[in-house]
Amino acid sequence: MATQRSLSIHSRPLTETQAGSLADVFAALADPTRLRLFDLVRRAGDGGVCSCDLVEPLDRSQPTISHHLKVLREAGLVESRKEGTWVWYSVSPGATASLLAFVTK
Amino acid sequence: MATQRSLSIHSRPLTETQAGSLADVFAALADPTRLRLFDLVRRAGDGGVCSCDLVEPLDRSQPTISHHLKVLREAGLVESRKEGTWVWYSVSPGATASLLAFVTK
DNA sequence: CGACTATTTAGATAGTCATCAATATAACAA
DNA sequence: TTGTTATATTGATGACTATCTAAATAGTCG
Repeated sequence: MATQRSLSIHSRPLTETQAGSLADVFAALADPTRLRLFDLVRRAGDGGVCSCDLVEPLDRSQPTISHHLKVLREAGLVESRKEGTWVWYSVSPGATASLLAFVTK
Repeated sequence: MATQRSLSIHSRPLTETQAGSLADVFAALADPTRLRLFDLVRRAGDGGVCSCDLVEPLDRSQPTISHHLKVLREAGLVESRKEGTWVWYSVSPGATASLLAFVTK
């Protein structure tokens, strides 16, 4: 068997569709405020963190934080659970799996 | 010693500055065309790939490809070497180190 | 219900960006 | 030098986005 580049064995170049999906996840983390938000949610561990506790440390308005959390949620990076008037955020299982797969491949 | 969340032992929440730098790298990969570009460069291996061979497979104009390669270069993801009229691109050593560190931490 | 709190949605604005056509630069070749 | 090719830069345009204030929604408690 002839020598081959390792990648060629496993996959083909990214299609536009694949690249589009992956880019959406990268885009969700391509903003300083969202990165810090994701970092804070991750630090909170399994219990998660109340969205109300994310406004002050990031020094942005509450609607701005709400907007960024929505972006993170739609990217599949965090998930939310409503409890009374509060919303608790935690990291999605496998949140960064696609990123990790791309970066390490 | 009291139980602590694992992250707290190792680091503090991201500062705005740290988040800004990291976000720049994420942003470089937050575009489908650039992701495919980076993927193609990576597949080319050590020898790299001539920029002239990246225009056709991505179906974008030559100036657009040139622009995206510049973004990837400035993000530290790829590096270029001029050879006559051609420019060869290859993946920077440690290109994705900061991403990997963040994603796996 | 009415008052209060947490969150989301709407609308506006300023800034960024992906893309292209046209042009400029640079390297080579005859 | 003149022509040809590879790459970069410029300038324009349409789309997207981060942010805010204001308003709407929803849940809790007297």
